[in-house]
Amino acid sequence: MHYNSRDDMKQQEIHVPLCDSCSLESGSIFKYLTPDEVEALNFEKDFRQYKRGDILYQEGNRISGFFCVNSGIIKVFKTGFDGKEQIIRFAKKGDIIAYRSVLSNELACTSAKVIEDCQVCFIPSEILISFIKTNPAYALELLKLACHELGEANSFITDIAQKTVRERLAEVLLFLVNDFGLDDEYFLNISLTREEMANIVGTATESVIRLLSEFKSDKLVELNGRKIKILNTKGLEKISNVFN
Amino acid sequence: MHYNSRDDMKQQEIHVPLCDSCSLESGSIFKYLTPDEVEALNFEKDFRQYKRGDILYQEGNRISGFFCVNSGIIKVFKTGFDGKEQIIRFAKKGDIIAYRSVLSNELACTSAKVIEDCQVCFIPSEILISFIKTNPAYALELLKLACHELGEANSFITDIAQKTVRERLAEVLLFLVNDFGLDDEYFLNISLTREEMANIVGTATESVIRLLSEFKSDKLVELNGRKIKILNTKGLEKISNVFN
DNA sequence: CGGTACGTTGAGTCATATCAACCATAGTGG
DNA sequence: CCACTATGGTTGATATGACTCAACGTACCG
Repeated sequence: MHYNSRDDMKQQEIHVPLCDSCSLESGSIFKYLTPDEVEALNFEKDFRQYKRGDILYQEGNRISGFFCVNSGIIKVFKTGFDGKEQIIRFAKKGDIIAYRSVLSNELACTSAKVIEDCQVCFIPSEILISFIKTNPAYALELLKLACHELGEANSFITDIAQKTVRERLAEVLLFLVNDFGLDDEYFLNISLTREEMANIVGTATESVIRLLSEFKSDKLVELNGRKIKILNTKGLEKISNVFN
Repeated sequence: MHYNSRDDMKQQEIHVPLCDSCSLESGSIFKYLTPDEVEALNFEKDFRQYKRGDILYQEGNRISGFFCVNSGIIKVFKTGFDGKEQIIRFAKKGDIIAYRSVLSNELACTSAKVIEDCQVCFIPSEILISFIKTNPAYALELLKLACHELGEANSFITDIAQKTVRERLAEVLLFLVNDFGLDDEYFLNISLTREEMANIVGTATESVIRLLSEFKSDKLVELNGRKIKILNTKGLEKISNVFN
C-alpha cells in the first residue's frame, strides 16, 4: 500500500477540530460542559465530512447518536405524503441535529441532507445521556435549547396556517438574512434551489419563482441565479407582517 | 362575615388533590420525582379553579411558574397577525403547560384559555429548576417530553404546509378521537366551537362547517350541534392520508 | 324582549396549484 | 466532438380550493 496518492495527501491535510476550542468559538451547547467532559467528548466523537447532497440520517430510522456541525450547511426536512420535502430548519456551525430523536427515544422524524459541503462530528447517544445525568447545568441548557426550538416551531405553525405565500416568502428571506447573513455585496450567504425555497415556505416551486420576480420588480431583491441580493429589508418586513 | 352562603359551602367541599396520588393516576411528568420532592411540590403548589373562557396566561408576558392540569381541558394557542387564534395543543389531566417559557427563559409565546372547567395547580418556576438540578432522571424525562412535542410540531408543520383543508380536518378529528376519546355513543369527548376547530386546522370557520357537512353526507360523522359523532374512522383515515 | 354568540348557507373573488412547454447548463458516454 | 440526459429555472394558461362578505337562522341569557 502506498499513501501518497493525491487523495491521501489531501486527507492528511485535514485538521480534526478539538471540541474545547470548537465549542467555544462556535458557541455550541457543549460550552457548558466541564473540561473533563469536553475531553471525554473529544475522545468519543467521530469526525466526518460530507458533500452537497449527502444524507446524514433519514426519517424512520433509529439513531445511535447525533451530529454537531463544524462547518457547512445542512437542511433538516420531513417528507410529506406525496414525497414533497418540508424543510424544518437549517443547521450550521455550532448547531446540533438529531438530538430530538436521541432524547425522546423515538425514531427519527426528519431527514438531514447537506446543502453546503460540511464537516460534522458524530457523537454517540450514550455520552449525551451521561452528561445529562452528571451535569445538571448542561441538562438545563439542553432543555433551554429544545424549548426554544419548540417556540420557533409554534411561530412557524401559526405563520403557515395564517399567512399568505407572499408574506411567508418575505419572512423566509428575512429569516435567511438573519441566520446566514449577507456578504459585502448584500448577497445571501446561503444558496438554495427554488424548489428548496418552496419547501421552506410550503408552496409550489413556480409560486416562489413568480413571487421572487415580483419582489425583483418592486426593487426588494435582485436575482442572479441562485444568488439573491437583498435590497430592501424594511420593505420585506412590511410585506411579511413580522412583529413577533 | 358569614361563611355559609351557597358559594362558600361549595368552596368547602373542594378537595385539593395531593401531588403523589395525582401524579400517579394521571401519569404526569411528576411521577419521576422522589417522595421527598413530591412532598416539596405538594407544599409549594397553588391549587386553582377556572371556568370556561378563563385565561391562564397570555403571550408576551413573563411567567413565574407553570401549570399542571388536574381536570378539565385547556387550549394553548398563539395569536396571529390579524388576531386570529392558532391552536397549538390541548392540555388535559396530567399535562403541564407553560413549561416551555419557564425553561427557555423567554416570554410566553402562547396563551392558554379554558375550554372545559378545570382544576389546575400552579407551580413556581424555581421548584422546577431545582428538581432539574437535583434529579437527573427527572431532567431527562422533561427533555423527553419537550423533544416529543417538538416532533409533533414538526409533523404539524408538514401537514399544514402540504395537505388540503379537507385532509387536515379529517386528521384533526382523528387526533381528537385519539386524545379525548369517544363516549359510549361514539360522541367525541370534547366540545369545540366551529371557530375553534377552524383554529386548529388553520382555516376559516365557514370552511369547517361546509366540510363537516360534507363528511356528514358521506356518513363519516353525525352532527348534533357541537357534539360530533364519529361513524367511520377508517374513512377519515383514508381522507386524511395518515401513515406517519 | 333585545342582545350576543354561534351556526349555516350562498355567491363571488382571488390566490395559488397544476399542467405544459421551453430554455439553459452541465455532465455523460460513445 | 456531438448527441443525450438530467436538473433546474422560467413563463403562460387554466382550474379550483379556499377565503371573504353578507344575510339569515337559532339558541341562550339577563
